[in-house]
Amino acid sequence: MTVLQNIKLAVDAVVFGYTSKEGLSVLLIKRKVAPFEKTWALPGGLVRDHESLEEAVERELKEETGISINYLEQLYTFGQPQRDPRNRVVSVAYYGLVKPDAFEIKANTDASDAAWFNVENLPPLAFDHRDILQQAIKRLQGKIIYEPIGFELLDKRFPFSELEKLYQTVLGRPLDRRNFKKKILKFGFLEETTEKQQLEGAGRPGNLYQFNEKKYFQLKKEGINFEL
Amino acid sequence: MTVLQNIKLAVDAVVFGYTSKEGLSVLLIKRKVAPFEKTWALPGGLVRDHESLEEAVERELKEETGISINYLEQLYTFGQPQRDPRNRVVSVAYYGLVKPDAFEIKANTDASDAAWFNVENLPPLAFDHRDILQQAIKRLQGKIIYEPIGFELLDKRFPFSELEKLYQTVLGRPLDRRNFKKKILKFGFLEETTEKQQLEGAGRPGNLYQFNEKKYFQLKKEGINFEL
DNA sequence: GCAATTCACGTAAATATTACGCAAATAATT
DNA sequence: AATTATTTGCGTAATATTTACGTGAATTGC
Repeated sequence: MTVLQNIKLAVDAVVFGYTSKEGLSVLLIKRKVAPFEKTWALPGGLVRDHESLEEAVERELKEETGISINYLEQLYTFGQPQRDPRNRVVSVAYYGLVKPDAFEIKANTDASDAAWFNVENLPPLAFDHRDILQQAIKRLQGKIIYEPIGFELLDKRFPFSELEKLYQTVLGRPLDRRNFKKKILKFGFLEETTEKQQLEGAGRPGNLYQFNEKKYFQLKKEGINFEL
Repeated sequence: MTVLQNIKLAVDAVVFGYTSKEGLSVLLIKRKVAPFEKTWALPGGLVRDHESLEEAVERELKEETGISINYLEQLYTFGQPQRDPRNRVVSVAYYGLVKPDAFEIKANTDASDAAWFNVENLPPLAFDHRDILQQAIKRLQGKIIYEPIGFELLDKRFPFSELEKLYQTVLGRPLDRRNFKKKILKFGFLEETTEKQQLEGAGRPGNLYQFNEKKYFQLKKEGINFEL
């Protein structure tokens, strides 16, 4: 039995950025063509015949937003028959994380039709992109408590309180400063540097920390068990 | 820019069954056509234009194995360009769980070219189905410790030791009988019945337990937190 | 009846989590 | 230049959870 199939395959990307000022943000593009013309949407597009799904995501991100990603993971595949009003399009959604520098650059070059939006304050989105985004946020929340992906969202060196704020914003609940620090340090994938924080206001300046990749990957293999 | 796309979309299913005698098994079919003719493979096939991905999985399962599934969840989408030697085929993999009765039936009707294989003793598999299966097992292990999906693999009523054995087989490590029971019962989604276990050997017969769906779904909404 | 097996229930010790206290270092304020 | 507000660093006591294991009861097989 031969089946004539007329389904298009696309990828979409939910790219998260974070700064302590602006909180958790997501990269969106404004659509130029129908359907949903001039509506904000997740970056993405059709997969080419000879590229992998990851290559497709990275290519589309570069084309549409110019951003370079340092963490990318498959989220879920959205395949409801009516999610695109024209044809059947099944989309493999990915989520990615970028460091603040990439974030800042994009926020300044306002030329393009790509922009960051705080996840608490989103515009109407095309297609089922709202669902995809919601699911990505849930996944991020789930992931961050058992794998320290938070580091992919912070600068190379950061004061401990930055990490704490990040966790609080992503999880949407307060954490005890002292217990959080103890718990995280216990794992041993963080190194204290001798460098001190550049202050932006009052308060005792804290030491900067950095991620010890070697220990992290070792722990990841053994299986980390967070719980915050 | 129009892209002419020539990618086929398929679904594959990793269906797990469990009995305390046989352990954790997986449902496979023997391929009738090239490539990988006469090789064992996961049930699956191309998605039709107007059906959802879940409908496609359920249809293929019915067609190829006659089995009815009571738990189905998307696993991952496998999209490497060369995974099918003929054309580009991207496959959305699902994993499912079936109760022992379905399992038994299939194990007896040896007529078809579908069969159960213990996960410890698998034949060579077609395409990248070995990878898919490995990933499904990992997912099952991850899932079972923070959501009691084990119930989808057991009879309606079961002695407590059955649940314990199931967890030990899936996780591949021993669990303390008494602590396991305390931990599970604490959640309150299990009900003790007055019925006693039918013995198959020596030993004091245990009470049968059953799953309290209402409490389970309530807990699921609140967010369960296992850890065994 | 006696050994072997499995179930039921319990408890002590070790670990982990939670909820805070307080001094030190800095900026802002008076 | 003293005082206040803010934030870091380092604790510790109380509570909760996990882990390890003991003992008696109910059954089958010999």
